[in-house]
Amino acid sequence: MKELRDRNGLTEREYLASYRSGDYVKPSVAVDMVIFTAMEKDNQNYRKLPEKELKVLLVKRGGHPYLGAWALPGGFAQPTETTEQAAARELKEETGIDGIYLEQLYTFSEPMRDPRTWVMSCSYIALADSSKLNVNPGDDADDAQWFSVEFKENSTRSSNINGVFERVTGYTLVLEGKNETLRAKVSRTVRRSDKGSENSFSIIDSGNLAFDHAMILTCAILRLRGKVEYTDIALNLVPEFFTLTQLQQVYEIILGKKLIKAPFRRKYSYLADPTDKTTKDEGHRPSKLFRRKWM
Amino acid sequence: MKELRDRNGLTEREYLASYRSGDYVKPSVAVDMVIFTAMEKDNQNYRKLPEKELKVLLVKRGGHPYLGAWALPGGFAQPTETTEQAAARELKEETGIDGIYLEQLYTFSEPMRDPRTWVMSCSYIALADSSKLNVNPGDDADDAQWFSVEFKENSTRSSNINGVFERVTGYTLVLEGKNETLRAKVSRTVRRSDKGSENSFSIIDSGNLAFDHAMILTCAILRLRGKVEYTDIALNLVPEFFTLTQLQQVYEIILGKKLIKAPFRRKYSYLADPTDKTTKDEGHRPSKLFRRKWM
DNA sequence: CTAATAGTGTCTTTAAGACATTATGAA
DNA sequence: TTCATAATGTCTTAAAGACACTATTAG
Repeated sequence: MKELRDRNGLTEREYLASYRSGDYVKPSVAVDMVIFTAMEKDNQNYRKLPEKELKVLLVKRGGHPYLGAWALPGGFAQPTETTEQAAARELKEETGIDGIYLEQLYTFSEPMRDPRTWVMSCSYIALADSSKLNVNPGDDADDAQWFSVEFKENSTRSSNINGVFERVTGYTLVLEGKNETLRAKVSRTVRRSDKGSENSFSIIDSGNLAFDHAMILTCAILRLRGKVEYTDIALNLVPEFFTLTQLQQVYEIILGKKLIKAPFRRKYSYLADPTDKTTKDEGHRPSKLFRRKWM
Repeated sequence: MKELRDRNGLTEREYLASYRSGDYVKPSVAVDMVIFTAMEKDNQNYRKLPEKELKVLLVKRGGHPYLGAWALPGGFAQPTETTEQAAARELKEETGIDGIYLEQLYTFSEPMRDPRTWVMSCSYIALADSSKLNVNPGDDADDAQWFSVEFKENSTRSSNINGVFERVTGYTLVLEGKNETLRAKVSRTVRRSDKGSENSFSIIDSGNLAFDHAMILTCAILRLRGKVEYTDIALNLVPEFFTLTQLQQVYEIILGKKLIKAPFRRKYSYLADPTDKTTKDEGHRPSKLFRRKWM
């Protein structure tokens, strides 16, 4: 088994010793992160619960290309680590955030997505409860800021001509930072015929987001919306001890709609273990605190 | 806007003109495909419907490394195309298959996954109804063969010590080719603590599958199982005109279990439009033929 | 007491699971 | 006529949607 020889008469050991990389053009592989958190707005009324908002972390580009535009935090993959490890490392370096949930999103590979050279982006979703965050930007970023996320599906158009079915869905993204509001538009096209199938995003208006990051962000929100209904992913956006109402708020900001309390609890309370702690000092009936149920 | 200058006083145009790539090590990016089809077994009894099997296409490695082992078909991404286009191109070149459903699966980036050098694999799932297939291997493959797929989840073990929750699930893969049976074992580990979350596959026994392809294949089957229940992905494994029983068989081989007819039809017939065609010459009552409903 | 949320009960509607029954065509 | 599948009906069980009602706290 060890002594198999290839067409040139080489064993595997000999082949590897003589192997030289670098005769082909290779891409750079960037790792970009869509870091979401659920942040509470300031509260005005001592009785009322604070509202939550979905936030995403963007960094201001400090160099070309897209100088001055807002970008997802990220960096380049290195040969000693997986892309996931690279994401964790960059997260730590660029923002100081450590030890949070990471999930690979998609690899974007449009050849012209970076004007410098051939750069693929292996993108990740990162989720953190806002108590873990003390963002201190360093390195490549002039500025890092949490933007609130408003996401809307605003139109769908289907056609079916000559056996080619096409559906185009438009999405609007409104990101509100401290002093700036970014508005991006992205569309998603599904095209099918008996000669294949195609599913692609395209940017209608980047809204001052760098590269194809409006697309990556759209993709991330759609993923989050999809997975929140059938996984425990939402628990990553809630502190260690949380109330079911807080969990419901997280579902609401991800799905972009209000949910009804009783059925929400019936459906999702299986994710949580009751503890004997309760909230207090809230001007209304205290609430039982739960924690993640390990499953 | 056009005349922003960076810290070195360069405009974007000047920066791009002076930009030189190649000062960092870059990975090669392979595109590997898990090509599934639903194939009918030979029929013995003229009255009975043929049974279906899930098959995957593997090619025998004609060179080092893993000479003689079986591998997923694939190739290297090129700078003029997206990875999806690369997948479609390789599919055509290596197997002659054209115009079928492609979906990005995952990017595998374990630094040592290829003994030659740093190679990431951007993997794709391809689905084709068996009527579209006339596989003629070329190029890099001594042989290409359809292997039947049997996939079992065979054990799950959970622990929760010192605030670190861990769940390990074992999977067995049995791939039966013309003269060979490959048996691989893969495990999936989910590990979580307040200091982060990790989700990784590892190969226990590669079963003579090259590289980390046992892992990629496992990942592909899990994806397929997950998506079949809430998308129309199964329609890609059925011919243009199909009976609801054929569609049910596709669900059964993907999920690895029998389904009950009436509830299956209630749940999934919304995917299909009835036509006025029927099957015939089958030794029993003819069946209405359906086609994909465009949605 | 009041204003707010917590937590639960219940009625309705919808979907899933499990079978059973009738329909139909080729040999 | 027979065998095997097609197609649908129905009973049961479980879950989702909608809303109402009671409980409990800080001020």
